[in-house]
Amino acid sequence: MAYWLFKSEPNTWGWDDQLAKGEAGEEWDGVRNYQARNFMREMKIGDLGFFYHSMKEKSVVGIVKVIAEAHPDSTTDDPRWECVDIQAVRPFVKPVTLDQIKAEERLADMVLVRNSRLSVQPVTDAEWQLVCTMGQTKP
DNA sequence: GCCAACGTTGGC
DNA sequence: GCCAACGTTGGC
Repeated sequence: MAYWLFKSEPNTWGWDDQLAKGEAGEEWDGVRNYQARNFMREMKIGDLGFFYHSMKEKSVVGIVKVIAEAHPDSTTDDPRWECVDIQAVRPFVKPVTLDQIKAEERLADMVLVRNSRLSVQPVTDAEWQLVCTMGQTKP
């Protein structure tokens, strides 16, 4: 199973919105970046991801699960863009801030640190375990 | 609120 | 196909 990170600006779509969707989950739509789209194409049902709040908060705030593999993005007619559906799994007991991640040398190669603008990113097993530990949250 | 970095677009 | 210009993102 693979791990991912989904980034969102909380004023646009935040953890609370995701949580409110419950079991049904929601499309991760609006991505207009090839790299991010390609990662979504690689996702499988059951893969887990971090839910990251950008801008003011800059924290990993929860864990989500992929519940539908890549399909056309319903917010555009442009067939190039696809998205997956994700469901909130559990919130982080303690959100892990970008500052904490940057301060942890074992996380220096996280895509979040290397390429902060990419909105959908892969996360390695080691990174997954460590960030969950930092958030006092079960992986 | 600013600005650097990046990705995309479009003219040549 | 290259590259300059532009728009957007997101950290600071």
